[in-house]
Amino acid sequence: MNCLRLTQFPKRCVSTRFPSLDPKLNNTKTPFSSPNSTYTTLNSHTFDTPTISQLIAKQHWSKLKTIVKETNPGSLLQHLFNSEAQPDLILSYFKWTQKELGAIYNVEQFCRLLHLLANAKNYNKIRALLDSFAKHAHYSNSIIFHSLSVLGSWGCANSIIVDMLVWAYVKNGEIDLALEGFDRAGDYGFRLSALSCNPMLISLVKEGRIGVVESVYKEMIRRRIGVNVVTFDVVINGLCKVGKFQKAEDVVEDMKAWGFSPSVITYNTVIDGYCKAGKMYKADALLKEMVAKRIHPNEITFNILIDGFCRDENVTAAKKVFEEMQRQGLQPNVVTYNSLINGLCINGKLDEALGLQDKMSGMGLKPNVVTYNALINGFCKKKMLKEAREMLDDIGKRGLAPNVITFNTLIDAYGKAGRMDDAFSLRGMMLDIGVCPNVSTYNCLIVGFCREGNVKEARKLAKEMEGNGLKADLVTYNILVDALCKKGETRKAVRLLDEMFEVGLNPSHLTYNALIDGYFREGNSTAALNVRTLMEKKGRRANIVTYNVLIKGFCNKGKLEEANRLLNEMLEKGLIPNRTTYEILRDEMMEKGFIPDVDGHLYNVSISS
DNA sequence: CTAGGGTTAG
Repeated sequence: MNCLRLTQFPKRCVSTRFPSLDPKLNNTKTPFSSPNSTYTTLNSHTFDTPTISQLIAKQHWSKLKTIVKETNPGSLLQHLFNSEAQPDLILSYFKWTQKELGAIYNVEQFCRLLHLLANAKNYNKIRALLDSFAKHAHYSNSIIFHSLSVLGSWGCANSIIVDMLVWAYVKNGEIDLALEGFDRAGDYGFRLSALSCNPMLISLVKEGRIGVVESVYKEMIRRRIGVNVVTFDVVINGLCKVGKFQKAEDVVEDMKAWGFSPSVITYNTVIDGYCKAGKMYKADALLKEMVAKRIHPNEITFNILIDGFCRDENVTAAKKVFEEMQRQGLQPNVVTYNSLINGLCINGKLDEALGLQDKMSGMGLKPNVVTYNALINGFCKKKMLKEAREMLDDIGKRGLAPNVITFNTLIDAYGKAGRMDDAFSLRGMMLDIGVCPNVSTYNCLIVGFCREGNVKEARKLAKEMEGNGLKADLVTYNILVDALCKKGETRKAVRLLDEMFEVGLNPSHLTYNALIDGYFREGNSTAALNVRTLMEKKGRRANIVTYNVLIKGFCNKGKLEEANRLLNEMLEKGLIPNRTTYEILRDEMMEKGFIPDVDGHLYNVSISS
């Protein structure tokens, strides 16, 4: 139950969180504050360094406490710096006073400690210190970089520190702070390494921020940061995930120019990209290419291909790949079976999928929650909700735990069946057993309400979701926009479009297409065309569905010349009309007494003649 | 350090 609320904390506010570059910060008299103590500064106090060092080394904290109480943590730290005590001991003291006395040090003291550790080559300690720093980030990058550069740099201490700082930000999910550090490192001339940049790239790819990946990559090359195979593979992966295959191939060329050969990982990455983009012929060509280059496909290569063929509705080909991998002496693993089982399920071959589940068990491979989720989805698609629901209980009996995807699949199925009560009781169940609903869970519920035309309830649910700290995503908006447009409330949908821009979401084809369709339904073709202009202005080029919606809109208005002009336009752009295009036009043409030809090029001829 | 499987719009 409370898991939802964990995400409710307000986003940290950068502008108020960081201390300013106040000159007072440099004053040793105000470097710390301790809520429970009333330390006074006694600069004249003299310390016996060897004794203090010993106390720290032997962890005699209580004795140390009495000494610190005579002065304050900051003065003593300063003293330790000046007396060139061992960096390790200063660090121990630093951490102890922070933890036990609530001491807060200024950025100069923090950086000086980092410097001492760097010069002692105590890199693990720096890493750990920065890791805990990144969790709270009390100082901005701006003042850290400034302090480090004021301290000067012996060797490459600053570069190493900054490298580890960026790494620490990434590790703690602070990608934007990491990026800012990356930029500043360039400004200050600190040299970063692949050890921090690669994890940063990996996180950016995971977040889908591929534009940023591209610019960071270019900058890494420009700054001559020691890139490695991982750098290239990660960038290639990011580009493939968003379908930028030409750019991905360019990076493959870059990698060769840097003396690295594409590996099985590189090939798998690109092959997967093509598979997910539905370009199996490309995937196939690359498979042949890698074999010709004596780069042996591994289990993952075959798993990728099996999944790809299944998505391409070519289960026969997928099965052939499954056989082929075994001929090559590679053992199918759980992922292999899951891919094939899922492929069979989404292609309606549930019985075969269940048979394969038995077979994998027979081979000593235990079905996992992914296997069950695929099968539950298979049952749901066949509207066998009872069986799907029973399989949820099965998961528990097998000693496995259903996860958020298990529940989302079932909730969606109930919603599509008009059984919103059952959908909500499943949400209750997941809360009871500690599975956190995510945005997709809400989307499934929201789409359920929309299906029965209850956009009001759907929007209430979206509000509730935001109250639980979950942000509406692109899918949420698309569901609502589409529902409003279909209800004839396109104006309201446009307001949601504005909201998307406000919250920084990039509307997809679906968003615009729904709006164009909505305006056409209301007979407002001018507004529909304005949406089209807007989408192109925002960098979304009309796709096949856009053209279908436009053509349908004009056909319904009886403006066949306009529809025909759009048809020619889509052909000129290399977009191939699909079945829907054909169906939209066929009705119109039949009405006008035209007999359609099966030839795809038919539509080049003038309809209105 | 990097590649593969399961849910939501259509």
